[in-house]
Amino acid sequence: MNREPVVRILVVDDHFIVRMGLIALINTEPDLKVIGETDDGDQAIALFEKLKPDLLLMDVRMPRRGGTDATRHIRQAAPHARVLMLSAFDGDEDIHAALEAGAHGYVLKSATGEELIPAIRAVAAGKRWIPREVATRLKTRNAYEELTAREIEVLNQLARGLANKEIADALKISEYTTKDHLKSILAKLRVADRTQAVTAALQRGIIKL
Amino acid sequence: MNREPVVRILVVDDHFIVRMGLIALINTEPDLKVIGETDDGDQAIALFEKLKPDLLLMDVRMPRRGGTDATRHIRQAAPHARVLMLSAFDGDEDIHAALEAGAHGYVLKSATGEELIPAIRAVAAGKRWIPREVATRLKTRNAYEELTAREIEVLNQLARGLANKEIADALKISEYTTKDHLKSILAKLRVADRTQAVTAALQRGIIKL
DNA sequence: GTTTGCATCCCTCTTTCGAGGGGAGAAACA
DNA sequence: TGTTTCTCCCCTCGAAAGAGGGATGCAAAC
Repeated sequence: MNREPVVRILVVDDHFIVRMGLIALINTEPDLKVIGETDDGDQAIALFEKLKPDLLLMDVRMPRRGGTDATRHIRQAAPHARVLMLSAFDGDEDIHAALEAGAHGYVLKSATGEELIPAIRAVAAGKRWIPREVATRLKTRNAYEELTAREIEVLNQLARGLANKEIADALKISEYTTKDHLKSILAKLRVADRTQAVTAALQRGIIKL
Repeated sequence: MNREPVVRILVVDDHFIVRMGLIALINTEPDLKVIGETDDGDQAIALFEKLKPDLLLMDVRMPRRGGTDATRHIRQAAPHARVLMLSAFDGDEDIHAALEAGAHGYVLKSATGEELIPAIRAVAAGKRWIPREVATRLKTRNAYEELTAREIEVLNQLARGLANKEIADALKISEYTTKDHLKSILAKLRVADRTQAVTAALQRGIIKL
């Protein structure tokens, strides 16, 4: 009989090597056990239903369905589900989206075992877990205004290097409107021109290349 | 007595989890063995001297001394050293630089065990190993002209969102000259404007954010 | 039921970009 | 020796970009 109940973990990451690392790391702990793995958000949802793990350790960015989306889906169907997000990037947008989607913790892939294992235990125990350096930045982040859906559309076209006129055609709006959205984007991101807007958006994870 | 001699491997990656994954994966193969690991290019050089591994499995991008630089250094001191590069990105510039520095193979971090293990065996056996999709792109890459050192400097300022005048001040050249470099950059990258130049350069790994 | 935010469109004006020319000095290379 | 390449400078000109205004419809929030 187990005095300390074993935490049953489902590992989701599109990188095979990272999954191997997580499994190797977790299975050295007697109270933690990986009971399943997959490289895909959709399969994560299916496996969650089937295996009913105590904790989901999931990558934020994956091809097909991303971790954020899968988390939202799973937590809607099973509000008791506990999710620890894993990410290679510390772009604010990713973190914010992950927490908003219902993740209980966030750990960077650069984390060592000494950082990851406590995070797993904490989230499994029902606590929240945000690295200090991430938490402090999330506060300053609130200083930045949210971009609207339309503005993000424009931003994506911007990143493709389109001119205002081309963006206007692509979005079927007038060039004036495009410029208006651009003005809002520059103001909200607090940058001076379109190139800075693109790099700033990339750094914050608002858009991806 | 070993009929098949064991390949002794030194693993270098700044991500603890990735190192764990690589070690777990490699040590399941009877003819492969990890004899050392580190998260840093400088230590990789030191450990290489000390352990004299048969093969270096090294990440391209690392803080402090990167994998490319460490490879160049090690291969100069020990031309017999065999290096398999590992990278999260498939930006052409990284790959090209890695091979130019003397790496014998290149594998993406998205690789599965079925891809990575043969690559290790091949490189250890003295062969080259470049994934097919990477190899084909390297050929087309030659279609693009190399940027000069000065042009890359300008490109970096461009990515910071500086205006031509600001770049001119930063590099202590005239705005005319800045514009000339920009013209060359646009021509060589075959793009229409500065924003496209930045995204194209990021994608090809010429610059980093 | 009024306000607030979003998206849309319009206009003017100044600055910046980028294209297209020209040329000069230095180093590397054949 | 000539040739190429890189770096640097200069000029013009038309097209974008970005700042500054004003305006409308519409939906959600208060």
